[in-house]
Amino acid sequence: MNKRSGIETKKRILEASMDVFSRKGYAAANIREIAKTAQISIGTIYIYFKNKEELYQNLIENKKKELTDRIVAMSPGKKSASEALKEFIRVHLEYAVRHREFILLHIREHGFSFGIEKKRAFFNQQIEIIERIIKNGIKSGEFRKSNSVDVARIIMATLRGIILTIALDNVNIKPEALSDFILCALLKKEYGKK
Amino acid sequence: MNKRSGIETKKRILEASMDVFSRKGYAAANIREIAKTAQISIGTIYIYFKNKEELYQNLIENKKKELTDRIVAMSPGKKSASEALKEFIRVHLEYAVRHREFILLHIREHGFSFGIEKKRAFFNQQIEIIERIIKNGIKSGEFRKSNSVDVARIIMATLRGIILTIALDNVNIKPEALSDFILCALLKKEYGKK
Amino acid sequence: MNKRSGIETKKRILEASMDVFSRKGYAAANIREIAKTAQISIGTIYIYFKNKEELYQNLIENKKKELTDRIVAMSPGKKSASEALKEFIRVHLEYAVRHREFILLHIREHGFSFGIEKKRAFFNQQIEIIERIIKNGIKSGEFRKSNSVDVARIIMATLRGIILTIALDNVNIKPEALSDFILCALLKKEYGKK
Amino acid sequence: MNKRSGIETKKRILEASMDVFSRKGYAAANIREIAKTAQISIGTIYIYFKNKEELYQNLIENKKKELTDRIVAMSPGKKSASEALKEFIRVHLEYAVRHREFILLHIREHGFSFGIEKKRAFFNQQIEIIERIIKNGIKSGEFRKSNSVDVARIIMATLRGIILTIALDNVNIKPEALSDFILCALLKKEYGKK
DNA sequence: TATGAATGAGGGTTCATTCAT
DNA sequence: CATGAATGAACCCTCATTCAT
Repeated sequence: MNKRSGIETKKRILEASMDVFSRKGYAAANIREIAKTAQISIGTIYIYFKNKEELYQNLIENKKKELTDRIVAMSPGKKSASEALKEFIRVHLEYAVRHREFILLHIREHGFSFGIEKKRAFFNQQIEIIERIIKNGIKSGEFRKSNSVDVARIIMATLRGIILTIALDNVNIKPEALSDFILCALLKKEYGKK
Repeated sequence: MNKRSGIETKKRILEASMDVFSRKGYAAANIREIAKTAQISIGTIYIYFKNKEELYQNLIENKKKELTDRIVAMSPGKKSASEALKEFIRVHLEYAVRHREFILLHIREHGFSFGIEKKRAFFNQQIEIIERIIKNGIKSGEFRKSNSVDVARIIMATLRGIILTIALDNVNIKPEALSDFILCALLKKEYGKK
Repeated sequence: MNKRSGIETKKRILEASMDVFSRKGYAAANIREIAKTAQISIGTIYIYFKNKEELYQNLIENKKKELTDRIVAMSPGKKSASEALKEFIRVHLEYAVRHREFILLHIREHGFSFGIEKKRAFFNQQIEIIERIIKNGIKSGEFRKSNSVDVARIIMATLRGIILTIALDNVNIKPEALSDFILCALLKKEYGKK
Repeated sequence: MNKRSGIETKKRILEASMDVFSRKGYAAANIREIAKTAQISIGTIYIYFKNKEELYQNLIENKKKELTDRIVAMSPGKKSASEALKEFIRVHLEYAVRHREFILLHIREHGFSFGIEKKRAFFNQQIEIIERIIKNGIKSGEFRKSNSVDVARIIMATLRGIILTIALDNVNIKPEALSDFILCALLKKEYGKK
């Protein structure tokens, strides 16, 4: 019955949950193991979270907010389209490396009863950001002409695939290699040697 | 009580399993529901499969073989590298559309206790196929020079992302659009208008 | 895994439930003990009853029906009011002796979330039966004049008290003694020596 | 944190307990709710009472004493047997109306692991009081001859039934109506019109 | 005294698996 | 082969009780 601050305890629970949920998935994860991992008792979890699902939801919302905040924080300044795209890619891949666990969990549980609509909204929002970058690039003559919606969708899917690969296979893919590949497909003139 | 051939019954079970496993995931799926969906009794499932895990494994192996067979069947004939890559992409995307359920299931349960190594082997094999195509393209002067391993890995990840997107969001992405995008990045001369 | 007929098993569960619920009350009763008493496994209970509450409800309904059927079966023939009242009392007391457990349980849990209205309806119906007997007795000159509603209510309460006493204290009260007492209060002329 | 006298706090706990125990029964009542109702913390309850059972016991004893004191306080003076019985009935019914909650609780939990013997002793004591009144009435020629033990038992059971009815159905039964009914059965000469 | 976060035994319930029919 | 009632380990969750503050 160690006395810890409530915030500390809640944080421990969330961390342990992340660990267990991402390893086992929602259904196979069990509260006993989360408690053990967090080195607290079972009952304590229920002081901070109403039940298993609410704990899970809380986790998801927390992490999603982190990513969203990062992307929103991307300075929209006077960068070229190439620079903007590179940064967009870099932020996403960095997030993937840092939040491998969460991504695994999220991919796994997508399609679950809760949160489908929100998820799609998130991706559509991301696609719009890419689309805007591409349109700017085309307008400024930096990128070759193309159907910006289709291309944005493909780039987002590519990013998703890379993130998935990083998360699942724990492989390291350099953001630059990906940027180079994508820019090759977008730039008007041949893309220079690195 | 119905008299059915053993093969027919086994097929019914596998189909029902696919349905239930892909909707609920491995852990949340339950045998009773599978039996109900297959319109057979619980006990019958245990005649054909030792237990839940073996049923699941069987399902996975079956479906994976289907894909592998398709790819192996791709005539390795005298196609140009571009043609070969286009066909590779087309086969994968077609498979994604046709086996949405399986992909969802597979993504979800990847990272499970069983089958990780096999999975990685499968992807590495695919990457090697792409790499060979790229190398051929470079040798024949069709593709620009590049680090074929890195590029192959990116293309495979891209494909994975597209497949994921198709499966999760039930979005339709035309193989040609993807091929165009990738070829833009690979071809020596500017890629022609569609 | 003895094979018993479903009906047999259900009966065993209901009997064990009666035993445990009436000894412990609804909240303190536990499924494990019921299963043990019925000499079946925990899971089996959930084959026959959705959950603890439904099991309890089933029990109550079953027993209540038994009493109601008995009373309805009382031949309304050409008896004097005294005879009718005597029989009414006798049926109730007999039921009390035979269903001690159920009465204990029912008294205990009355006022619970479920079934209050039905219960009151049942008692009001009983009161009406008594009232009719009294009215007949007064009309025929057998009973002295009185407010039949008030008296019926008192008689019903008395009966309830006797039943309670029988159930709680396991005391034997002879129906005749009670009938005599009540008839003393109702009859016009002095009630004869037994 | 509030500074209250210990006695005040204890009283608050007992009142809250009465409320919660009588609404939920012993097993379903919970300490957290009692603490909340009493507007004190959980821990404080354990300063004043060793545990849940002791709190419950204390409650019961307190209330029982109130009733006993009242009855003992009934002046045994030079009343006629009728008067004595009327007063006995009146005191009991008044108590029932004023302590509805307690009666509900008591009925509910009778038969519990603790206190059965004490309970029976209490009722036997009450029966003896009635018996004495009846004997006096017979001796003085006020009441007709009867088996005073049997009649006392019936009267006590009747009283119990009335109290139960008052408590459960929240019905109001006038003590006079009950006295009249009972006296009809006891008195030698016909009992006058109200 | 008073507090309320922490504990963990124990309750209700589910479900993969078995086996008599 | 086929059935589905029976089993019981293991799950999620509650709550009486403790104790550091």
